[in-house]
Amino acid sequence: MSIMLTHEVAETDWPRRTRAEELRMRLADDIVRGQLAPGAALDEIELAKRFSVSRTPVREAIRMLTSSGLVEVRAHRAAVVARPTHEHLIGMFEAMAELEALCAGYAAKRMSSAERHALAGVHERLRLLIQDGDPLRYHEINEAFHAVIYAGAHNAYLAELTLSTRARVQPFRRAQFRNLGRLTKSHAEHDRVVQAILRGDGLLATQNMYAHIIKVRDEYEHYTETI
Amino acid sequence: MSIMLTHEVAETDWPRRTRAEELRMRLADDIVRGQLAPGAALDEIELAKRFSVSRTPVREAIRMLTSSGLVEVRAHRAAVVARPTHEHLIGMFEAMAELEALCAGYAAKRMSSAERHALAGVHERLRLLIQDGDPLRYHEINEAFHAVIYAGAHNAYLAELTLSTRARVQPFRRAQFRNLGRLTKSHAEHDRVVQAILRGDGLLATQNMYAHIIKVRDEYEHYTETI
DNA sequence: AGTCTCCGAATTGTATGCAATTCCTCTCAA
DNA sequence: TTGAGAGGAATTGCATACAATTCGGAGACT
Repeated sequence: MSIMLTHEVAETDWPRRTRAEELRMRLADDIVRGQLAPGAALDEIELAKRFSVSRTPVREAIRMLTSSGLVEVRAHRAAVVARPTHEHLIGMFEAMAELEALCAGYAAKRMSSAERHALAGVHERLRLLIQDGDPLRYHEINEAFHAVIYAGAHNAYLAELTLSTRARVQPFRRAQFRNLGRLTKSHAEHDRVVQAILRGDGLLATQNMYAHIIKVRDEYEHYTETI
Repeated sequence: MSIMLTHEVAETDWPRRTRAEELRMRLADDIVRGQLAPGAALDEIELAKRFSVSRTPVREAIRMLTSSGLVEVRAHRAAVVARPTHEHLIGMFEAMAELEALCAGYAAKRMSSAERHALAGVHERLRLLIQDGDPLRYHEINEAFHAVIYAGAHNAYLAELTLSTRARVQPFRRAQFRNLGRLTKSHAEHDRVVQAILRGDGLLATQNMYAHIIKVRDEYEHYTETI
């Protein structure tokens, strides 16, 4: 169900090369999935014990996560899972909306017919999943839906930026998985995006995707207000 | 003259906390400035000797640079300065154009009058620098010009993305520093951006900045063709 | 001559010990 | 009771030794 942080993650299920690399993925996954909450301290000794390795690969994994923004380190203090301010988070949502919108716009103009077909397929799968009332499963395929659009933009760097932004925001979107009513609305928004992309209307795809992500942000804001 | 990779770099000239952190900045700077060419291998032992430290902080510095994309690592092989394919680079320029354009658009709508004043000031400084015929100096202030716009967008995350994209592309823009004629054209393009921002015209600022960065990309493409 | 294989040197990955810094607690004074 | 300060325990930063893997070349074979 987790977001794939890098395309490397796709080449899973063969023995991981180095312990540091394995730890990096494990920690990133735990953060994105919420197992490690924002603000949580990453105790090197504890992690080393938990994964039966020395502190060296633990430290290297933590260092690798710093540049991606999931973890913050201060000298001589424990690294902590990043906890952006509310203001910063709003900015991240805003940037995500812009990036996703860009991807949708490019996708509308650049997708091959095979890619458009695949997009329609995932979109249809999501429609069927609404009935099941399994938000986690819906979320899983939803990530795939967006990933198809990133790929369709035919700009690997832009796709990477968008995906990593999505991952960084992910820990703050837990609330949505509870809200069943959101699924139907989400699918309707997707539909407007898909129609525009299939029609090759870049501007409309951009606008519709922007509107969709802004709704996602509003969900977050609404949720935090109720606390 | 180098791009500032993170806001932390600004708090320079007090003793660096850890050796790993110092090395990270030093290596990032060397890569962005071109001292370390794309494809160059980062030999841990050699770097350790050169900076009079053990391999441990060298490795940590390298690991920190991987996630930011400046360095690529493969297990049991020397880390190398990232050397994106031509296709990938084009994508990065395209993304940079979009990001810079977004920043300009937000800046037009959000900058305080003090910020607009500062922008006009840097712009004027650049105009005066054209006469001097010192491309490196012009480049330095040019970075400041763009940084003012990032800050004016009032979105720290977006600013971060844009800056780091600019840094990653930087090693492939050396050629421009030679071209004196480019300075005048660059300033004219800047002028259209500045006018739009000062007028508060977000759409026009976006378009003008996009056009400006595309020119930068064209410079790169033209240069690579002449090889 | 060309190619394949194997072995040793060189390089990276990990573990461990010590140094440097933080933080936690206890004491003492206002 | 509260605050400041000192000292020790705990944690992070770094150096070094060793393990695992890769790379290059010598030699054999076709």
